[in-house]
Amino acid sequence: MARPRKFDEERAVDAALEAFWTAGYEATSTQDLCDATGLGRSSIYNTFKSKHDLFRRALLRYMERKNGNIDAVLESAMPAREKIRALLGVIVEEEQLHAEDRRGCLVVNTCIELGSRDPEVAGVLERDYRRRFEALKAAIEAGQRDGDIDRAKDAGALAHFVIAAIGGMRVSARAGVGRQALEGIMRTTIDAL
Amino acid sequence: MARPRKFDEERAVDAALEAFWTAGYEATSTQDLCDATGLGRSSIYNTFKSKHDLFRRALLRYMERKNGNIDAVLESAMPAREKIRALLGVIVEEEQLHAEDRRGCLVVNTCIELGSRDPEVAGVLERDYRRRFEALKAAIEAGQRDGDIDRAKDAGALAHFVIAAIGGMRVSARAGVGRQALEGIMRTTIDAL
DNA sequence: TTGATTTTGTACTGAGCAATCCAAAACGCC
DNA sequence: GGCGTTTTGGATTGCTCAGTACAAAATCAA
Repeated sequence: MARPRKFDEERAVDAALEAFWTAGYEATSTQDLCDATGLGRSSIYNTFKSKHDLFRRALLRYMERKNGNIDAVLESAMPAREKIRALLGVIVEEEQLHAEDRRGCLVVNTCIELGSRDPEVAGVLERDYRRRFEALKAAIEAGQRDGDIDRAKDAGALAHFVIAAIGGMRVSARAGVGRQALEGIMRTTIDAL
Repeated sequence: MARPRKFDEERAVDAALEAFWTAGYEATSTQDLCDATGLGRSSIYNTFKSKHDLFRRALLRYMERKNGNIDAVLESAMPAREKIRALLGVIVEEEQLHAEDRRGCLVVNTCIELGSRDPEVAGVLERDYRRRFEALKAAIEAGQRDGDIDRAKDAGALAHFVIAAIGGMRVSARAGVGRQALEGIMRTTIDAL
């Protein structure tokens, strides 16, 4: 009935995600999004309501992928402490990349850039936090049943603590902290479980 | 000899700081800076080289003030653990303010917004991190001498850990985490020392 | 092939951006 | 009061921003 699209919508979201991840929301212009996706302005605005809407889609996509990876680790057969060590180890690796690739975590970046200024994004962030929190808490509770993690400690508090440690490592990495120090933070965090 | 200034330069930096702190670097326009300082464009550009230069001055000023407060706590007569508890307690208070006042910490915000994109600012952030690190490490070492903190642990690693915990609490607060959870993170962090 | 429908490229909109220009104003000094 | 110097306000620069308008192109059903 009509002219079909020349591009894949999901691919476009992926490309936009790369751009937003690299530069942040404000610093990514609609022209940057055209360049990144290879689409013209019309196609972008015909497909997505606005830059903000595209960002929301890209952020959700990022969360989906990231949480998939987290779940894969948490659902593996490792002892609970090892699972958490693996999660923190990823942060060290990611934050030690060369400058041009070191863009951190889009969720953390967005918490700081938009968390207190964009109610819609704040809602997305809040739901994502809860999801990660529940997954981590469940893994910690399992570790407590296995005797791998101290049963006297509150699993929820530990889950909040681990998530905060991850965010903190990402902030410190941006302040110039090197690999050794990050590994020290990682060890101290795991020892606290 | 010449027409004198009608304003105080340091006051202007303070006012600019408020604006940058509230909205971040990118999202603060030069017009916003005029409004915040009460100065005209000419006065701003006659006094400061650029928006970027003014931001650098404001950031340094923020660090000066913030580090003054931190030093006051660390140099007090409290036991080391209590000092750290006090530092973390401030974060909980600050992040629980009503939305319009909840702007977090300019240093953390800047780490995420500019840390990996602005070499000059990155240098300032790095030096500030080192300063905080040294102060905290010294306090922890003193605590170890007093028997307040486990001597078997590496004071440097603990210092990095505490700084990361602070950054992490600020990120989590932006993701919507409430007071109770932040207090839990605080307790877990202190228990880890 | 025609016609209905959607996508696409391009030009454009109005607004806001950081920064500059310049002439008028405001001083201290003589 | 006049002079040299600096500050100040306001207009202006050239540019980029997010988003839109519109006509040409592409498809498919008939």
